[in-house]
Amino acid sequence: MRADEKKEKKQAQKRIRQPRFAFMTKSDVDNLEDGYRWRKYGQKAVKNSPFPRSYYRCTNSRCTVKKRVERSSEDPSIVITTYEGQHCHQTIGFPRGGILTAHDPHNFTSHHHLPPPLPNPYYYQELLHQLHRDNTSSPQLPQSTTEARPAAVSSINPSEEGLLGDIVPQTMRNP
DNA sequence: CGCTTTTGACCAGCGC
DNA sequence: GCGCTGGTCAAAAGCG
Repeated sequence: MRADEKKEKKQAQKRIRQPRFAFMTKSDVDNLEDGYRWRKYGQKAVKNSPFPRSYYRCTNSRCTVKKRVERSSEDPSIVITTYEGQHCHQTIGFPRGGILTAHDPHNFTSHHHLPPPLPNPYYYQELLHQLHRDNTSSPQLPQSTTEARPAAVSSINPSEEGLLGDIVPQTMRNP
């Protein structure tokens, strides 16, 4: 049982590299609503960071998308969100009902204390869109595991482009 | 009632 | 050969 499942993971990890998108967002809460529902399935502390890392998984039908949230080692106010995989379903199950327009930070502040310096919770979607249209050459990202994030952290620019420093257009291409 | 969350333990791969 | 880390799973409890 476990072996089978582990095997699957092994294959995915050993055979093909899953597309990874790392986002650096300045926020105090890790529960950034990006339009999807995430279920926390584990938490472990990494050696490179004094803070533990949180593992989230999409609670959708067959969405095998995984999301890992980690705090900056030197900037606890910075949250590094890494998305793994691609969503095969639209942004559904949103209690707010405002998926098209996310220009209203009021919506998010209504539930939690979200700081204003937040660019766009739905940025993930935009990024995915960009990734989709720009998947020609695949420049191997130097990202090793939890390191290789120098300039990014150094410059906490509110510029979305700045956050866009990690893209792996491996073209997983869903069926 | 359903869903979510939390912790512990286990395993696998890799390095030296 | 051994150790280490990272990652995931499992179960249980609590809450709305």
